Order: sequence, then C-alpha cells, then structure tokens
Amino acid sequence: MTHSTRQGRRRSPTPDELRAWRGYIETARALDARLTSRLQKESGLSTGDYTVLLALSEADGRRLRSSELADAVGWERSRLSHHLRRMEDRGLVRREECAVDYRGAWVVLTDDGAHAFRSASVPHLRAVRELFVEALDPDQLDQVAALTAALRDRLDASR
Amino acid sequence: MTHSTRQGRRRSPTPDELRAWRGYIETARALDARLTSRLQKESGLSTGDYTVLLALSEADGRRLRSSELADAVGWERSRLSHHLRRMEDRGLVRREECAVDYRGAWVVLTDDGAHAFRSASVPHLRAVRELFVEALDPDQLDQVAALTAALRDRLDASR
DNA sequence: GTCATGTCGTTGACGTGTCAATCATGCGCC
DNA sequence: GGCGCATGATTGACACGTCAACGACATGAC
Repeated sequence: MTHSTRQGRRRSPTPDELRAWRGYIETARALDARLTSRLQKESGLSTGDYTVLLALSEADGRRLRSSELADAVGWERSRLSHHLRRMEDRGLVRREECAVDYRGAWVVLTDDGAHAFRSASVPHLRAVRELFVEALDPDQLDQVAALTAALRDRLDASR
Repeated sequence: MTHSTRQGRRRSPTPDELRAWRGYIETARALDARLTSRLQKESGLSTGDYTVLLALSEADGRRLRSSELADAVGWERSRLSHHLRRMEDRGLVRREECAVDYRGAWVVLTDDGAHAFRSASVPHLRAVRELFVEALDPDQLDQVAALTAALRDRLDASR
C-alpha cells in the first residue's frame, strides 16, 4: 500500500494518516478487549489481576510494598489501591502491616492467588500467541518493536 | 533489530515476542490516555464524546437513529445508551421520538454539541499529528496500516 | 520536642465499559 | 384480531480508571 505525500507541519492529518491512526488505536483496543474477555472466561481474572499476580509471583517472598508494586506495573497508586481492595475481597492477595515504615503496607500473594495465576498463565500466553504473535510474520514483529519504540519516545519527549 | 528464531506452534511466546506484545499494547494504552487527557483539558470532551459528535456532525440533518449511531462508532447499544445519557445531561445531544418506529429514537446534535465539536476538532487533530503521525516516517505509517490489518483479520477470523 | 513538609497509601466522587435483564414496539402468521 | 418472536433501546449491577482530598506516619530544621 502506498501513502499520500506528506503535507506541511501545520496541516491536519490526511485521510490516509487518520485511517492509520484509527486502525492502530481501534485494533489495539479490540485486541485488548478480546484478551480480557478470554482471560475472564478461562480463569476468572482480569488483565489487571493478571498483571498484579505476575509481579507478585516474581517478587522475593511473593510480596512487595505497595509503591514498589505500583512502579512494577506502571500504575498510579490510587488505581492500584482500588484494584487491590477488589483482589483482597476475592482472596487473591493480602495486605500486611510494614513494621519498618508504618505508613506503608506489604502486598502479599496468597496461595489462592498463586494458584489462580498458574492456572491463568498458560491459556493467557496461548491467547497472546494466537491473536498477536501468529498474526504477524517475523519482519512485522520487528516492525512493531521499532514502531512502538518510536511512539513511546515521542510520548516521553512531549510529556 | 533482529528477532529470535521462531519456536513451535505450541510454545509460549518467547521473551522477545512478549516484549513486542507488551510494548504494543502498553504504548497504545499510553497514547490513548494522553490523547484523552489532552482532549479533556483543551475541550472538556472525552474521546467517546468526540467520536459521537463526529458521527453526528457528518450525518444528514445532524441526527441518527440510535442503532445507526452504534454501528457508525462500533459500540454496543448499551454502552452508547449510557454515554448518550451523560452527553444529554450536558446538553451536547438531544433525543427525539421516532415517528416511523416508536421503538426507536433519534439522536440529534444540539447547537452546543456542534460548537463543542468544532472547537475540539483542530486541537485534537493536532495532537494526533504530533503524537502519532509525526512520530513515524512514511514507511512506518504504511507498516502500521498493514500490521493492524493483519491483526484485525486474525481477530475477525477467530471470532 | 515540635513544627513544617514530604511521602505512603486510602477514600469518595464520578465517568466509563460490560453483561444480563427488561420493556415496548413491530411484524409475520394463523 | 391475537399470538409468538424478533428488534430498538434502556436500565441496573458491578468492574475499572482518574482526580482531588485526606489521614497517618517519617524526617529534617530549629
């Protein structure tokens, strides 16, 4: 497929550029929704649950301080706090007092949480492979990596 | 950048493949969040509002049936209904009875809605250009189009 | 010690998204 | 006309995300 000639810097995106943009963002959203739905059906977990459980599984003693966990998954504290409350209600994690700094708290992976993560992991990775990895050829996978790096650079540069 | 050799079909994604996946989905989410935040600050609209207003602006008589609008923006009816209630509360759209089919309803763009859309449009398109179009070179824009088409095909095929 | 200030984490309010249930109307069929 | 079913749209319940405000503790200056 070819592209329109580029316009001046002040112009609005061309129709082709807008199509690329819409395709990009809508496909990502659709993929995300599908993965979320499969994970939910197969394991009763959300992608947020999965992300948190993965980080805790890899942590020393299967526990992290709340702020460490927030950094590990790249979430805001408030978002994490809300999510942990829901996960704690379902018995996936547990909060414990932190004797070193009484402002803080440990987030501990429970046995139920560890089990849920193990059960979810294989079908989830299979879904990632089926819907993303296998949809692209090796060159395209490299292109994705380059593209996302470029987009992320621009995003970071303009923050 | 090079990629690992591909593994058998049953294997989990390789670390490189997982990195590509995470990069893809997280970059898309970050971009989406940034665009949403800019649109909100500059115009007081959400991306959902913008999508709805765009579809209505282009419609004959600046009005669409609820179901036509749902198709135009690719949303579930329920989602659209919730969103329209909030937009109606803010005076951006109005619902009218449909005399042809009393089950249905017209969704009508109000003058306030049209004005909000016009004000939002230029800064929003500028943001898309700055954060997406200009971050990529022309080849990469073509690659995005091809990539998303491949991903979407796979998504549709496995539905 | 105490006061100001910063950090850790939670909470409430609210916008957003999904799912299942519901309600009313249209429509074909007898 | 009346019955059954499909369709248009809304609703309620709940999960999720952001923002701003807050309470509790830590820390350094004095």
